[in-house]
Amino acid sequence: MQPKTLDQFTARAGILKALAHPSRLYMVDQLNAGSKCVADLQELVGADISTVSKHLSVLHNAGIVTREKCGNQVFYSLRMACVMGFFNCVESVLSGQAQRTADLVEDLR
Amino acid sequence: MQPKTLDQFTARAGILKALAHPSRLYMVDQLNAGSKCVADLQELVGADISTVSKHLSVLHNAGIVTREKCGNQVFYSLRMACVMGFFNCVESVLSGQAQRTADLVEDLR
DNA sequence: CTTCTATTTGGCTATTTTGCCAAGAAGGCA
DNA sequence: TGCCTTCTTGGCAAAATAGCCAAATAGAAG
Repeated sequence: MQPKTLDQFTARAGILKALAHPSRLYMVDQLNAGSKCVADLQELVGADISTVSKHLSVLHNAGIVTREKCGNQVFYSLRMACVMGFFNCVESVLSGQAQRTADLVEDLR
Repeated sequence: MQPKTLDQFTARAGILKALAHPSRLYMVDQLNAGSKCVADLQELVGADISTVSKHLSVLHNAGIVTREKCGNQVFYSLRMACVMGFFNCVESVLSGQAQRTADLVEDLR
């Protein structure tokens, strides 16, 4: 792989890596409905608030969410709504898996 | 997060995690042009063939690629072409990052 | 059967990621 | 000022990931 190509795919992988965690994916999903502060997301996710904060940093560093300070709380919102379009494809991959599993069960009978 | 919701987002994250690696992303990109055997991909990626094989297993386990044996070689192909649609969004996130960096440079002047 | 080729698997270490707790930082309010 | 709330950061231990080498497996070919 050429160094330039490697850089390109490393950058792309970085975005995917930032999304590739159940809690982070869930937060993105929830943020799609509107911006939320850290405490809101903490309650939704159910992890320690420091853990949630770190997950949000990961999303923020990747450029997926925006941070906005308001008083002594911080509101996060989804910068790239197109990220939600990801899910359609993910679902089709998952349904493909389900189909294969069903086929396998069929074959066993 | 409800157990059922957790399962759902864990499954989704699994797909993204399988894609979230430069070499794997590159292999998916190359497989989009047609199926290739392990040695082909090994040459493209430039890593040890055992490493490439393991990457392919990850993609296969996630349901992203198909395996087909032909003689003593194994051809992999892209099962879910919609995965390529991912890249459009990823690119827009990346260009968003570039824009912000440009804005930052602008602000500094 | 032996050998060669193509691929996968086991084993190992180095690196990264995750998530909790404790401590720090920053803003509101008495 | 002191105190409370909200969030971030540091530190640490457990778990997962990555990539190499060596060994095993499976076909093809002699």
